[in-house]
Amino acid sequence: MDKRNLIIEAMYKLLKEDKGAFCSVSEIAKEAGIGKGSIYYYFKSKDEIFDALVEHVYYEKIRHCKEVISCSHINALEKLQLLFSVYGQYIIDPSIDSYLHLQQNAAIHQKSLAQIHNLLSPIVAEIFNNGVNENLFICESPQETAELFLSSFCFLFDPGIFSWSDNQILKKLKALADLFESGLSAPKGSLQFLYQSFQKQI
Amino acid sequence: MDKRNLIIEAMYKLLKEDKGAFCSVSEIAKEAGIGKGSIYYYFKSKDEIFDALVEHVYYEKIRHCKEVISCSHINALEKLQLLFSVYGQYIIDPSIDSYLHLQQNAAIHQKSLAQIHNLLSPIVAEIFNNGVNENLFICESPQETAELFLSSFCFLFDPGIFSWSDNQILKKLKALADLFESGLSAPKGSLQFLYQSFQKQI
DNA sequence: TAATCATTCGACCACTGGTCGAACGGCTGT
DNA sequence: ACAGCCGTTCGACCAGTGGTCGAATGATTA
Repeated sequence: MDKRNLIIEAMYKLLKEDKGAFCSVSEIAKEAGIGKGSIYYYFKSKDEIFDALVEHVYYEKIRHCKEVISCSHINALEKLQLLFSVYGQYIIDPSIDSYLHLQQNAAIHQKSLAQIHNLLSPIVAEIFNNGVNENLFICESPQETAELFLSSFCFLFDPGIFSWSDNQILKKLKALADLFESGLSAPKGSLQFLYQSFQKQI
Repeated sequence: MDKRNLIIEAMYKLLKEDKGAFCSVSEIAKEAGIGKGSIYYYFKSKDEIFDALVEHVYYEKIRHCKEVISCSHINALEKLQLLFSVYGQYIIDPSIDSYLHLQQNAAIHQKSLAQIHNLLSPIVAEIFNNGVNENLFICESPQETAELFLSSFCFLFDPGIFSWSDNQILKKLKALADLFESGLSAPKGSLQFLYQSFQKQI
């Protein structure tokens, strides 16, 4: 049995059970059924456990995103919509977020945001590129534009940084759709999906 | 003597002296020359001190921004350029940033970014609104669009989160200018100032 | 003078992330 | 069979944390 994974899974289980605030090293050890000292035989620090956890959790999700995006014979707009729905269901993990949004975990929160940004931006850039080839978009710098697009999700829409009401989020999503429809010269209304799914759910 | 300010100033002093790691409540009390218990007479929690500190630090700076923007008889594009230069020289204070970007100060860093965002977004929104009235821009939701604009500066361009090369920053600034020129239907090249000043300095 | 009440304090609390030396148990070489 | 080794396991222990509490102070009021 791989003890490293045992520890990671124990922490993940605690986070999934919304025990974010009580996810101390002692608790992780208890959950894993091992002594606290042993934790530090496999990891240098608690941060290192969480780093491994984030990598473990996001690796599969990003791989899945890439797969979803690359396999189908759909256009750039449909891909973007698909990625967006996968992002909402998959990437945003409430169990991890409860831990990340604790004040004391701001550093690792920031790191996670940067990681999500770095992992997703090439994928979004690729979609923008597809769109240009399909004459759906006009975009000189797909990579940079993708980064600007993702900055909103990583910062403005992060519930650990801001606490917007549903209505406020809706207005921001609409503005985002408008901005990028114009900015990418995309067909009018083609980015409506950014707020329509959210509009339904509230 | 206002004890609340005394406490805030004590904490601010510790942070400025790069004592971020030793900025415990006990240390703050010692620095302020009062008992630890008294801290909790004026603040509910350490977080609340953080909040007050961030507000205290940025209040004056934002007020100055507002003044600069409101007094002159210049159009929206010129105001935006003016704000942008003030932002670069004034809001981004390297001596403050150096401690904000320490790992241990990630929490206050995040709060500062949110605070800057919240304080600046109405100002930028007002400028966008001016632009609409002056037939320079087309913008349905100035407030939300301003927030999207500022998200980039607070997140993507924060040197504490990402370490881009000068060349990468230049490309991102160009993409930002392109995006918002199209997104706001602003005159072609009217947002060049976003990257031109940076281009000169490298 | 007595009573009230905001204010001040530091010993104290439960808890944290992290350390350490003792101990266990399965190898090896002799 | 024995000794020595070493990877592994453990929980008592450590310094330090944010936060609590009841006692003490001193000014104001009745």
